[in-house]
Amino acid sequence: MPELPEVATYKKYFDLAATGRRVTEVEVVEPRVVTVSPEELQQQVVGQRWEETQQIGKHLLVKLSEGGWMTVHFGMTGSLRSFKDREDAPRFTKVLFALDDGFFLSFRCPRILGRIGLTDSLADYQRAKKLGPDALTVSWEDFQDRLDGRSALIKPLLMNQSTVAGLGNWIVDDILYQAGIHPEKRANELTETEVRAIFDKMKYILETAIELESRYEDFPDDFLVTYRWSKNQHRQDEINLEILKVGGRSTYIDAERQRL
DNA sequence: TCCTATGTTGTCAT
DNA sequence: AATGACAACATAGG
Repeated sequence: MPELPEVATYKKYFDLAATGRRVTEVEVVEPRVVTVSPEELQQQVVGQRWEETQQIGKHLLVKLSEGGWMTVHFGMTGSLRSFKDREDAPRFTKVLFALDDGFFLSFRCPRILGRIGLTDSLADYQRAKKLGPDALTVSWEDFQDRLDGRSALIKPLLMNQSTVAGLGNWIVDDILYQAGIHPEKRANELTETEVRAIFDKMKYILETAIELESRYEDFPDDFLVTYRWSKNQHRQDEINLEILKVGGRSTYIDAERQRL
């Protein structure tokens, strides 16, 4: 369930369950989730140690001991699972890694929209994927520059991974809800105060979600997403919830607080 | 059966 | 170049 905070949670999980181990076997169950041939993935990964992980937005990269990186993108429904016995491989396992500590790591991906691939360097990958700076670490000045002079609608602009990397549909909705800004407002019509509010809420939401390891049911009540998915769905009538389509995606707003 | 879904990428028109 | 509409990818679950 992969926007930036979920990927941060998977990164932590990967570091606990897999970083430092040597890969003894790679089984590609579903070739459509690998961007290289199954043979090339096996050739490049088997026998190597997973040395460290890095994250850029929604992308997880794993350093290989003999050079290069394995890249993981989770699509809409990808996830990782570590387990001890091969026969316990979870449903929807698309790539199965066997490790030298006897455990297995599954890349699960029911909808086959996730991808595992290879790259020589972080910079190469970032360039190839047209990723902007990571949303968690981008500076205020850089963020401001990237919105400057843009006439696009603010929601699709924030969703675009080349603006900043890591924001997805629910997070952008929550940023704009908490900042009190309509998703169809054009970026160049925002005041500096509004842009600053977007920046501050972006950091707050990402940090909070990471801290809570993306357990939506534990999110604070001032998060819109708790009305959308979680424990407070029954409280939907407490705000003026409206559902629109913006940039082709379902968009939740509080019509009182977010006006054009 | 129909609809929606936490994402990305390509085409096409403006 | 920038923008935005739309389809495609593929499948599960309500």
